Amino acid sequence: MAEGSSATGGENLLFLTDDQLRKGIEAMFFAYRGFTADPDRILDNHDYGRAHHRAVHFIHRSPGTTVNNLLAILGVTKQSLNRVLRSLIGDGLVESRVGRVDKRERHLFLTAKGSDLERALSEAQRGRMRAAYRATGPVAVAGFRQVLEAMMDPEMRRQFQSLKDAGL
Amino acid sequence: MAEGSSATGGENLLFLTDDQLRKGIEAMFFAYRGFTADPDRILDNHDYGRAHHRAVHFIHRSPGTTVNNLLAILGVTKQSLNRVLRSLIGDGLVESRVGRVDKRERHLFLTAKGSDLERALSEAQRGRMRAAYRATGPVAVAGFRQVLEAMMDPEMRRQFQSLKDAGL
DNA sequence: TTGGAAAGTCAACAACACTGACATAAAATC
DNA sequence: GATTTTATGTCAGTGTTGTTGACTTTCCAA
Repeated sequence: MAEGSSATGGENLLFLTDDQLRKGIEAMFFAYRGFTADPDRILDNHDYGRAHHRAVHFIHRSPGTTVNNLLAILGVTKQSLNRVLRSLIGDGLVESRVGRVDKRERHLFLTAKGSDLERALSEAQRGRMRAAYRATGPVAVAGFRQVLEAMMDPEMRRQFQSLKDAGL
Repeated sequence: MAEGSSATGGENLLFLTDDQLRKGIEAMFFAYRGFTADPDRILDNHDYGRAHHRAVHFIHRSPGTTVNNLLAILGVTKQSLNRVLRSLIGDGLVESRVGRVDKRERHLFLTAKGSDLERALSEAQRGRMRAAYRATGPVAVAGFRQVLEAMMDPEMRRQFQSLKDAGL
């Protein structure tokens, strides 16, 4: 227990009041809007939406991933993802290769054009994140990351962990 | 790695690398899913969606608020909000009263039934938030809040600040 | 070899955002 | 008092993104 040191709790637990929790909830809501605002502006010019952004992000993140892998990460139905992939493949941003071992699988890769969009999107999003990180400093950032991880569903947390480790 | 961080600040700026920023971005994505998961489950049983949750939350938060105020907070069009309010009023969860000073305005209140739903939703959402706060402690929570605020658009931050202060 | 599971695709539908046009009533202004 | 602006509501149409259901192809195992 992080706060278990004081006898009855008292002032140390003020950060757990309903009022503080509500403020955290509202902060999460407003911050997520900011988080998506910059990529959304770019996507509008391309007739794409957030679903396309997410797909492009994770294909860039794990080139050669299968549709099924992507499904598990994104947490949507395969039909929903398929529509997005179809347009990305049709527009020449993503390449789908039939698996060599298992021909049922499709391995996904970004084309040069797809990488261009990915770069534009992630640079916009990183720009805001970098500004926020710089403004608040490494200690705040560590806390930010800890709380976010604690908020995830256990399954998501595992996937996040494995993605995190794979990138080192 | 990707950034020339070692030149100026050295190790102190490692939290600003593209790799760290990407992890923050992905953490934000997965955490937001967790953040909305519990209320979403409740809403499914009522044929309501996140838009209804948001409306109910902010009406509870600021009873008597006008449609225009709500519009500014939620950042959607009046047509979009109207669809949601119409169903909430029709189902007897929200009451709309004509303004006494300015009769053009409609002041919004939760009914007893609306308060019941609000309580169920916010208790579910607070439960997860409380667990995350408790698991990480007050220092992490302070950092979490700082970074979230820094990520908001300036307009949203101002609205968040005024909401925050009004609650004290 | 046959039957089931897995991977992916196509079709149809629902939720919720958007724009644009328009209506009404009340407040503000000239 | 007439005109304009503001606050709200409505109708129609569109786009993104989620859903379920039905289907094909491929793989594997009894």
